[in-house]
Amino acid sequence: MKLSTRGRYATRAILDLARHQDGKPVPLKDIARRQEISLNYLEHLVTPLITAGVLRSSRGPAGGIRLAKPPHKIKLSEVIRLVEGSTAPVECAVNPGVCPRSELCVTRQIWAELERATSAVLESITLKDLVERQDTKERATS
Amino acid sequence: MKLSTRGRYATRAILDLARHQDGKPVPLKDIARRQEISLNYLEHLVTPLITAGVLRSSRGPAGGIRLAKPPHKIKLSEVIRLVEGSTAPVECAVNPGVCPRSELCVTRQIWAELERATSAVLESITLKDLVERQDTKERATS
DNA sequence: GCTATTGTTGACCTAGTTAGTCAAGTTAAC
DNA sequence: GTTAACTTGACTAACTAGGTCAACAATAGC
Repeated sequence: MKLSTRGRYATRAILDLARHQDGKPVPLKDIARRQEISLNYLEHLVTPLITAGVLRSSRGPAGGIRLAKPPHKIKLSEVIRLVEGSTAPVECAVNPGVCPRSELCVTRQIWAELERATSAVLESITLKDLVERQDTKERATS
Repeated sequence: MKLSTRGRYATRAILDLARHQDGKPVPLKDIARRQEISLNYLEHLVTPLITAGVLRSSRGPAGGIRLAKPPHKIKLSEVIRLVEGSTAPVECAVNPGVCPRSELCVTRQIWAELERATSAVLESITLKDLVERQDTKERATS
């Protein structure tokens, strides 16, 4: 039940972006530096987010990425799914056809419940929530 | 957020065992055959369950494995955890010390929520529940 | 139009993990 | 003492994670 670095880095990156955008595009380089993620790797992580229309990019000097939608319309489930693929613990949970046993298989029910539980969490959290949590946390610490 | 074959096979195996036990030990060979799992591989999966006292084994002819506790006292979370290790999506979710950022990290909160959600599902299901679900399913199909 | 800066794309690589196999050993029923 | 079972550890092929690297495309500013 592991989440790979792709999902974790992408989440941190988009949270970083949300907090540092002020109208201008934010260069990947800056995000990479602040979040201590390899720039080369980060480039690959943002690609699917751009393709899917979560982010918008502009090239050249003063280029960078920015959010393509307001933070409250970006769900964490969307981000994770784009960089990691399905969040289902096993393929058959979401697509019974792949397994000949699926009709009689009781364990499949369980994996589907797991999928629902994790999806529910990720669907309920938006980028706006993340930003607010971060703000709260920083006020508490300072 | 994947579950590997270890957790899935172990779950199917112990469910198979629960349904076929009638006082006598059940040979691994039989479980392997019914569940279409390689015997050699299954042997490795049951080892941690035996060590942890979920199963008991006896060798020699007419040997095999049996449940060491009644089905309603065997939680799915226990089985999965024994064969897969922690169910946490990422180490820091359960052990903040591993990451220097953990104090300020908001994403860590989220991974911890995911861990709680999945744990809750797995903790709530016992082997007895699985057996009952299977019985229900078979009655419905026949 | 040149140049520096940024994103884009795809090839490549390495270490670790997954999902096993195989073989030698131990135990116990008959 | 033979045979049916579990036990243990070594081994391995294939895959995936987690990157790196290099060539390229676009564009702002001079």
